[in-house]
This record gives sequence, structure tokens and C-alpha cells, in this order.
Amino acid sequence: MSGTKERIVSASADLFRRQGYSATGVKQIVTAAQAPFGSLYHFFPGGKQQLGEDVIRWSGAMYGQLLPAVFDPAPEAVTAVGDFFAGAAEHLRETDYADACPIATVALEVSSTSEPLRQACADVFDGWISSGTERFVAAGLSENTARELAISMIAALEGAFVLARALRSTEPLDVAGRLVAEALEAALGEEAAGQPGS
Amino acid sequence: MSGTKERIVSASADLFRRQGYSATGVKQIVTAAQAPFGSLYHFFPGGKQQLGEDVIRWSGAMYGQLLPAVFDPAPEAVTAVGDFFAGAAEHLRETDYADACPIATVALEVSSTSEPLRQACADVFDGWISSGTERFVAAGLSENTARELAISMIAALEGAFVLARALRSTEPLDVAGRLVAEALEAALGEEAAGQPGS
DNA sequence: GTCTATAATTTGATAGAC
DNA sequence: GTCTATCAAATTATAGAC
Repeated sequence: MSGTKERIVSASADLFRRQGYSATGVKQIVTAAQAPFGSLYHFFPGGKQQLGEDVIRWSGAMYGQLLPAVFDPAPEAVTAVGDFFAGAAEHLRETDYADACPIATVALEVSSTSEPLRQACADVFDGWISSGTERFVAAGLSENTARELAISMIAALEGAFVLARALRSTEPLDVAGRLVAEALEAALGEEAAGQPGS
Repeated sequence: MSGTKERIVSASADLFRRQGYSATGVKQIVTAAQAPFGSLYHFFPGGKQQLGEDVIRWSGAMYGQLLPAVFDPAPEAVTAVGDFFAGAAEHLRETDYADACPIATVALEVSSTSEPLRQACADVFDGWISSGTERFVAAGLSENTARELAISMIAALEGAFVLARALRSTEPLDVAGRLVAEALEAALGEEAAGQPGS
């Protein structure tokens, strides 16, 4: 267990999220990680691409933990959705609109140019969707409706992040959070009325 | 009026949208544009950054025209929303999941690293929000509700693009389109009932 | 495992002939 | 306005001493 490797991955995750994969150089990474240059190629013989894949999966797993952390202790799913978007907005403001989604920037950069990196992003998103679906099923929705709402929630969050970072405003996160919370409330009402599914 | 300049801008827009700003080299641009290398610095003395700013504003204006093109002739705003997302999904599939939002990739890359490029993206998003707000006001919503829905629509679309490109599936666009259409329908119903605003 | 030096290539940008 | 040759710097990656 080497702290150096973890520092490299963590520093890379920060840089990729703020400025993307292409704009981040390996020298910048080792400097930020306070790691020796040679260590990068010692731990990642596949170079920047292998590091990128590891970073995508690692930061995707980190960020994915926020979902159960917010939803599972919440008394109601609707308020949990609101808390989730509000927490994202607060963190974005605190970091001067730098720290939003850890993989969205990379996902857009690589989806048409690197199949292994695209696949890593797809695996992360699939995991988040499954996790969200589980929570909404637990809240009382059918499998189909839960999955649709999970995808909607992640999409709304990702898009709100794009707007919020460019506009330097949390308004998109506030609005998107309300949109998803209301959709969840409506879905819970409908399915409780005895007409599950769509 | 030089066709060369337009070819450079158009080719840059394509490349930026597919692989981002940093990963796109100026040599790759002039090759794709079939333009002489010297012409790039003739038309854009400020180099890649000036070109980037022009490309963001130009492609933002191009894409922004789709909104009135879809909404203004539509008999109902709700169906227009559905058409908008369905059209985006079709185009994404046709281009092998390459052509989504023309500025989202760049927006995420530059928002924390280049103030002039971030500002260009912000101006484009502001324009889209204003345009969407106008259409929803015309459909019968109050100014506040219309603006919220416009932001929601653009955020849902942007986020769905991120997921769709990584997952190579149009499911996020289908789901997000339904989410926004239902929210619009609900808002139209509420405000017609005599309780405008939120 | 750490660290330095450096190779090989590519980058954005410029000069100057035409 | 077009085009080529080229520069200086930065890029990813490797070699090899310690």
C-alpha cells in the first residue's frame, strides 16, 4: 500500500474534474501530488491513459457514495433529492465553481476518441443509475419508473453542473433539483394510487 | 468575405464538440478545414484562444436557432419539447454519438481556467435561456415559471447528452424529454387554474 | 521505490517569400 | 491573402543511477 499512488490518483481526479483530461499534463499531476515523476510510470506502466481509466473509476466510486449517504438516512425520498442538489450547489459555491461532477468533463472529451476511457465513464454512469434506481424502488416506485427517475436525476444534475460552472451561479442546480423532486412526488402519488409503471 | 475563415470556424466547431478544446490542435483544424496554416493566424491574430472564443459564440448562435425553429411552428409547446429532444436523439444516433451540444465540452474544460472562454460560454447559455423563456411565456407561463422551465430544459438536455454519449444510448434523451414535457404540462395546468408564479 | 536526465514527438506561434 | 519553413516550448514516455 503506497500513499504515493493514492496521491497521484487523487490529484489527477481533482485536475481532470477542473480542466479535463487533455489539458492536464503528467508533470502537472506529479507536481500537484508531490510525487516523484518516475513513480507515475512505476504505478501506471500504461501511462496517462491507464491512469485516466483508474481515475475515472476511482472518482466515480467516490462520488457514487454520496447517493446512499444522502438518501439512506433521509426520512423521505423527496426531501433527499432536494438535499442532494442543495449539497451539490453548496460545494460548488465553496470551491469557486470548480468541483462539480468528477467525470463529466472527461466523458465529453473522450467519448468519441478513446474507447477504453469512454467505457470507464459508461460503467460509472451505469453504476450511479443502478444505485439511484435501488433508492427509488425502496421509496415505493416500480422498477421501470425508478430507473427513469434515476436517469432523470443524474441527467438534470449533470446538465445543471454544466450551466452552473459556466454561469457561475447555483440557480440551475436549484431549479433542476426542484424539477426532479416534483417529478418524484408526482410519481409516488400516481403509483400509490394503484397504477404502477407507465 | 472569405470562405476560408468560415471553413476554419466550422471545422473547429466540429472538433471542439467531439473532443474538446485542449485536445484539438491548430494543425488538425487547418487540415480539417482544408485551409492554409498561415490563414488561421491571419484571421485570428489572437491565436487559438481568439479562435476558440469566436467558435463558441458562432456555434452557440447556430445551435440556438434550433429552438425557435422547433417551437415557433409547433401547435403546442408540450409537443415541441418532445420534438426537440427526439430530434436531438436522432441526430446523435446518426452521428454515432458524436454531435451533441456544441459548447458543453469546452464549457467544462475552460470554466475554471480561462475567463474569456468561460464568459463566451456563459453568454451563449444566457442567450439560450432567454430564448427558451420567451417561448414558454408565449405558451402561457409567467415570466418566472417560464425561466425556470427554460433552465430545466437546457440542463436536462445537456445532462442527457453527457450520459447518452458515454453510454452510447438515446435512453437518457428520451427520459429527460419526458421529464421536461410533463413539468411543462403541469405548469401550464397550474397557471391556467389562476395561481401564476411559484 | 525514488529520482534525474533526456529522448522523441508535438504543440502553439512566427517570419518572410510570393 | 496564401503558403512553407521553422522556432521555442511543452508534451508523453523511457533509461538508468541510486
